[in-house]
Amino acid sequence: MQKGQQTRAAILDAALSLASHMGLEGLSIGALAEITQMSKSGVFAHFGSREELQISVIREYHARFEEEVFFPAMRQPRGLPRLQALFDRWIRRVSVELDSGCIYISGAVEFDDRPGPVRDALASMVRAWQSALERAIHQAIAQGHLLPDTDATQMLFELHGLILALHHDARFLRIPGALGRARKGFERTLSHYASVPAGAMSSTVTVTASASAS
Amino acid sequence: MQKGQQTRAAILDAALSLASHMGLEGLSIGALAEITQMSKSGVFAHFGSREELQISVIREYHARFEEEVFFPAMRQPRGLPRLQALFDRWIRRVSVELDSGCIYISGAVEFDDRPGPVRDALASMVRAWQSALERAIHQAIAQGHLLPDTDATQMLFELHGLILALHHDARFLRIPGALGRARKGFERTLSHYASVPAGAMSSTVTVTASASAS
DNA sequence: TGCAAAATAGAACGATCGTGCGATTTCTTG
DNA sequence: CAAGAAATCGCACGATCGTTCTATTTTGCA
Repeated sequence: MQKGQQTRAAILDAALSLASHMGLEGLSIGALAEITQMSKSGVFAHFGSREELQISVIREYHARFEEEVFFPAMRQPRGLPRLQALFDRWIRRVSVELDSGCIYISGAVEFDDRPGPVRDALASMVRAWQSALERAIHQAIAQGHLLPDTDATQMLFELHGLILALHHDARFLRIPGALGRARKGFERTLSHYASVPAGAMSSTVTVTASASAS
Repeated sequence: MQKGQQTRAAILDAALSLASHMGLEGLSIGALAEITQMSKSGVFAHFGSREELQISVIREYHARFEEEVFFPAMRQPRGLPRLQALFDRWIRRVSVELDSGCIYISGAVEFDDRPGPVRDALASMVRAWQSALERAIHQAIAQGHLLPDTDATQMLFELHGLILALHHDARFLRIPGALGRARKGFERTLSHYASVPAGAMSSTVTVTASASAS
């Protein structure tokens, strides 16, 4: 009842790294068994099916994403600081963390035409993250940091586009300047929706690189 | 010498539709043989390897993309009209044409971690398309339609992001308003880089839905 | 029309896939 | 320490994969 969860976690860890490289469809129980030095059936027993393994990977990725991006950013005060922290950590996660590509993005492409429980789980998590971002935008409006007539969904759409373009250019085309362009795009978007000029806010908005835990 | 090319084209046609649904990695010679009512070896003989089949699919997609997006837009006058036509047709291709998802986008995600000739071919075509867009932006600057200090690469990055967000929201999340948001994002981006207010140009910039051929 | 060449079919190969089942080892706990 | 439970293994299955080889059919041309 204890060793089980432990090896399950080890398998999941390997599965996450494998899925980030090969995609969720590239996950194979055989390869996973080889990595973890186990038998195929030993790996299999922990999940009951390949589909359940994929869903478990998605859930695990979601948990890590929350831990790394969402929760730390929530420690920033409501409004622009929090929004900027969310975006900043999101960018970092997509570009810098090379060993673990974004499963939200790759999964969205893999399963955009493939119905089923895997797609449902993935879509549910992506929607949760998007609505968290939209909430942050609405709070920034309420705080008076963004113009009152700001279309939050539209703004989210544009910010999401910057992340996707960053993922594409940095990961696929390997263009070095992509990270800077994503940040620049964020500032440009902000300057359009912000109720005060972008530069004037910078001192308030600045996000410290990484706050110590708890 | 004639029948061969003919069936090859038929196979390629089926392969393109299959790859747009299942991805380039989802292409299987067996499934292709079933669709085209041929034997596996009959299909195989036309390409010599699965990899060559994938590359052929990429090349065919590129040709169709040119035919449907690039060439028609090039008939518009240099500058903003042409740029808007390019983007407009690009948007249409990604969202409306449901039977044929964008292989550039799905392929970029599938092969961002997988070196080899397939990735090279894909990257080469994507780069060609991007540089064509960048050229159009530079021309718009030269024509005085965009501000002279416009960062063309940055603008392209942001426009590309809109396309990717559209692909994500429309295809994966099936959000209805995504197309409108992509267009709105385009206008907003334009209004930032344009040397005259966005609205004032609209009459000049308007692109007719589809011009008759040649 | 006949013949060479091109195109296609058929069968088999080794590999890998997910999965099921019975045996066996390893833990956990009284 | 022993017994019961949980975890893991070993093996086999049917299916599908890309690929190769040898026939057989179809096509284009003299």
